[in-house]
Amino acid sequence: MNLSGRLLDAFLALVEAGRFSVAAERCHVSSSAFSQMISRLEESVGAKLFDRNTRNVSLTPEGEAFLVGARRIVAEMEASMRHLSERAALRLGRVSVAGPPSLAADWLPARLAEYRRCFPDVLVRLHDVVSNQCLEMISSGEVDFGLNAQRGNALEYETELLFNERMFLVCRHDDPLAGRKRVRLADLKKRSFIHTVRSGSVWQQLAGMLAPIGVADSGLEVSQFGTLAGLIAHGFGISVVPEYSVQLCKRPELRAMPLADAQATRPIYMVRRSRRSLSVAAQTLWDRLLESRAVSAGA
Amino acid sequence: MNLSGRLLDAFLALVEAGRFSVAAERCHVSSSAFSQMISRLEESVGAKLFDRNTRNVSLTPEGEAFLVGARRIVAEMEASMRHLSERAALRLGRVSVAGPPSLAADWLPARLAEYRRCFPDVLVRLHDVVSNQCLEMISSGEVDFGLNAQRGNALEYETELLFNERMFLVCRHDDPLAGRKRVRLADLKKRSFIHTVRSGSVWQQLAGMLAPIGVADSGLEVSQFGTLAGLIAHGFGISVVPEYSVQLCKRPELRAMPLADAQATRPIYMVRRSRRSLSVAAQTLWDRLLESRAVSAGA
DNA sequence: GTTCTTTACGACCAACGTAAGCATT
DNA sequence: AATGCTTACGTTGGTCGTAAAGAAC
Repeated sequence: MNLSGRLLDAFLALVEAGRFSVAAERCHVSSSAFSQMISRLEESVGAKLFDRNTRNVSLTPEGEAFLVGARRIVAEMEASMRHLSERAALRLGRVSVAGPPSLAADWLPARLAEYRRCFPDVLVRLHDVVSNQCLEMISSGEVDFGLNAQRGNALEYETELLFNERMFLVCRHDDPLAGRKRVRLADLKKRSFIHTVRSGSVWQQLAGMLAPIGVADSGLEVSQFGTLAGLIAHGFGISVVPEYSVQLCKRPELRAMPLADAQATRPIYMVRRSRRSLSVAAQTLWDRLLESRAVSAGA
Repeated sequence: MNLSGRLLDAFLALVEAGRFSVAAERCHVSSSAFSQMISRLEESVGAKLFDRNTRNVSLTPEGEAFLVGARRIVAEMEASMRHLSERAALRLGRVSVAGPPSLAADWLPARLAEYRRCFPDVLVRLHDVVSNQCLEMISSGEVDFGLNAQRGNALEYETELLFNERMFLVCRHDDPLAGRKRVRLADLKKRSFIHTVRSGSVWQQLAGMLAPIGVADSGLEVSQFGTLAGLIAHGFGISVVPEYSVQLCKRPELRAMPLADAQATRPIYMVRRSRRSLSVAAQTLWDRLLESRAVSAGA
């Protein structure tokens, strides 16, 4: 059995037209070819489908029986093709992205909103997760891609640097450092330091930078930037947060200042599974985010 | 778009096998040809369906989307093919036959029962109707074919003589004719005659035979043979019925005798629409009935 | 005679297989 | 080096169109 869409179209055309010549024209083939197509179809289904007497063409009982199935088959074919082309045209689809809480608060939503304006029929999901979880979700396919400060295993993940995010000191307004024009990592020496959780990328980033300087460990470790802000406001110490997290720490009694050191940045990568295609919807979003690289936060 | 069953089979095989070489073997083609088939499919659906990296083959998001549709399409194809072949194998189907009440009582049921024994999954319907109605049902396609004493319009109907049915005199046991060895049409002269309804073929047949002889019209005209028997039993007159109707007139006080005249027969034809195929089930029954022609009631 | 389908036949394109190529492990 | 998908290329078979034949009215 080898039913082709072409043959089924011919079959339905002949049923509807009732004449070979008309149906042939509708299928854009010569009536000779059309006649052969019907013959082939009859041979491949193993039954005479039409009674034809030069003047009249009508379905045999077997043809009637086949008609229902043929209609269903071409309907399914058309539906499948339509579905695919609507996906391709971004009139259908779904994109899931994972990103760190800092970017998930403002930077990403702004760009996702713009994407949704362009392709309102594409479902967009955003997961705010810590770094390790982000890689897992990418690996498992739970999200199409993610934004992350770690690039993960080079064999498993494919990455593009999106931008380097500057790190900011956050302290009370009455902190000695609050009045300074320039703050450097070295200025944090011996200061009581509040960490974010170890699984997040911020901790992992800071650990390397602060170790040679020698800060005093406050013993506090929080996961939410809001909590961090509260602790700082109540005098438990100071902290360093990435640029896009500063917004989440805003309090009247706090101040945030960029660290002047060149190394006081963390990279944000776009990360996806290697050797795996993205859906059209996801690839489009990926490309748009990459484009925004140039115009977004610097150095 | 030109999806062929072959290409869809290849697609599903590759999804299941996960490797080109294995899937190719399962489809009985070289891996080269198989690779080309997948390429053609991807081109015709307008989307990359697989991510392939020499070692691993996996569906793209678009491939996943297409998979559901592809499964449905091949399932419908297989169902259609199976349906047709089951019809062809007479493991499925329906035959409707029309026949005169006389044959519908015994002769036809006997043969239909035998047919059902051979093909228990084929639905058999029998309509007992008068002659004109029989032709109408054939013409409209309400029945596949019919048994009838009239052949109908030669352009519209195709007929085969099934047999010639002898006509029987039915009278009371104390009727003068009841004791006779041989009864002839001429013996019915001036006898009170009970007719069957004019739309039936019996009336149409008898009218021609009785006119030259001159019977006395009883004024009675019945449609059921049971009624006819009752009237004769109560002395309203005599009648002539076809051989296979005699059974329906049986009463202790009645006698039935074949008419000796050669012309005292009526033909029974098998009638079908001309230029129209019968379903496999109907054609098979048609052939079987024709075969039984030789062994059934004679000239 | 006219109209419409089918058959005949030559041309062409598409699909297959063999074998070489290329990438990944 | 070995495995496995892809590309190259020659061959074959299937499909199409032109033209003639055949059937129905």
